[in-house]
Amino acid sequence: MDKTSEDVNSSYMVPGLLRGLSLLGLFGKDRPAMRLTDIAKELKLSRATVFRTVYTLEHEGYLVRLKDSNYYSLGPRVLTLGFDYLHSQELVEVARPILDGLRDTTGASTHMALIDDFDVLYIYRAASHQRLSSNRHVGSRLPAHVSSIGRAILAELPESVVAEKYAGYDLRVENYTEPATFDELKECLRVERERGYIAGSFVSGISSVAVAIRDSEGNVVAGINVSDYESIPCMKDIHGKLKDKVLAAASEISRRLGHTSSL
Amino acid sequence: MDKTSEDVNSSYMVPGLLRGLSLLGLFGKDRPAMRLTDIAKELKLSRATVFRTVYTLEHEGYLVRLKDSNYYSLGPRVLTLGFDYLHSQELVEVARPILDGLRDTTGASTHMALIDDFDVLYIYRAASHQRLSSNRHVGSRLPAHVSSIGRAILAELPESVVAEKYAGYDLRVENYTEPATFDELKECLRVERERGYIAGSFVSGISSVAVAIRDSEGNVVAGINVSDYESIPCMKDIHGKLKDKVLAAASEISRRLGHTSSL
DNA sequence: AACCATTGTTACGCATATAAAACAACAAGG
DNA sequence: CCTTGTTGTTTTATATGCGTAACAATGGTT
Repeated sequence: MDKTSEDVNSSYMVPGLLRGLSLLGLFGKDRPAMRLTDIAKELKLSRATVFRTVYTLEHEGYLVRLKDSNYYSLGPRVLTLGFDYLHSQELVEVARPILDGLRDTTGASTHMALIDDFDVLYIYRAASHQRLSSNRHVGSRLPAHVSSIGRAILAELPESVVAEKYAGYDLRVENYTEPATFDELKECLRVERERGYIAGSFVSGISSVAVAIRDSEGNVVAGINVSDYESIPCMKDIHGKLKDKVLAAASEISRRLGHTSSL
Repeated sequence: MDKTSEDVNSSYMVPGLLRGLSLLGLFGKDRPAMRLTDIAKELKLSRATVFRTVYTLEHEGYLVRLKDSNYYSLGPRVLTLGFDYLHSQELVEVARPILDGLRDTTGASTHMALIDDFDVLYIYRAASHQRLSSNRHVGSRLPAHVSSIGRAILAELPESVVAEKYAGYDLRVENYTEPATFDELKECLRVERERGYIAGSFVSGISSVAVAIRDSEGNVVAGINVSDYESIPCMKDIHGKLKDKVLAAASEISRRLGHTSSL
């Protein structure tokens, strides 16, 4: 509700652009359509400014005016941007066949995600054929410290980095009890770091095995997991064969990264 | 190469925002990373302006500076935007289970797309389990008049609208020969309109059956198709059972639309 | 090394984008 | 019907974002 009001007053910021972006950010699953006045109220801007901003965004296809109303919602153009992002990431291109393969040999859903701010952001999913797909779509987010992939990545980071990052950060998340304090998180990561992989149930009824991915220079850049109902066969021995398969897939992805000299 | 230089000089445009958006648009599969100077040259802007714009976009997570270099590429934030868009579209939510079902009963890949400008934009895909996935990813584009879904949509639009839209538009597309002139397109649409669905091979070796989707008010809002290698069993009778299944799926989607009173 | 070219970054004055206020168009309500 | 309170849109004077030009920092070339 109250995110620390961060007025970045560097004179290098382009205010018009800043407003446009935060305006786009208002539209989410919960609030798919807004009017000028609503936006103005939300962003604490004059209607005139919002008018011009919306006018610009609409012209560029990032916003769409709903028929016979003065409500606006996100336009198709924003999708193209996301598509371009995914396809500019060799990470996804490299991981795709391997995660598809892992899905096929295990029969469970596999995912790839990276850390953005305090979230993990899913950038690929190979959904299991058998069961109805989970809700971990590409583009969705989850607090990093309560997701298997997030923990896999955090565990590979220097402890000092993690400590600084989470200093004063409230770890409490709805529906997740596990690490409620930083000390608990540190302990989780310590155990998991020693073991070399993450395994367990992060959502009740769902088991996951996650491992971090490194680029050719050794930097942790993402993580993958196998995650599905704990009742299905392959999830029975998450500490056995399944773990080995995930580790193998991860190191294969890491190995293939960075061999295509980009740019 | 030379898109008609459209200077929209309405005084309502926010220049800073306009620049930021077109800057983001530069990054694609072909050009995943750029330096300030490259961008400046491309957009014909001073480096100072580009500096400020990039500075802003980076701060907001829409751009990322590559390690130990002054190259920038798209940041994860753009993905979230696309995700929000998809989930604010009841179209996708409604179509998902039906297209998944259609994929399962046919064994072929199914897609949903809508028209944006002169392109079809894919907004959902249920990939076939058997074969390696096609390259029609969510967020990708194709000239509308050479895609099955695009033609399905265009055929449902009033002919006058299509005529005006494509007046003076060059229909020639690489690797596609079919409708090279507007008259040819008109003839295609006429035939397909009479038949009530689109079927055929738009890419060599691939067969497709497409039908338009209407919202509760009768407006054409999107299209769906079944599209896969023409050699696989279910594609043998695209004018028979397969066509019926697609038509049924489409009308089911259309029926379910607009019953969730939004806003 | 000294050169030159080319980069990212900072400073500053003028053109211009913007916030406040006026306007128009509508709806509700007494 | 005339208020009163909403909207979205237009205007305009002034605060400010922008291009020019200088600066700094790098890297290649002889």
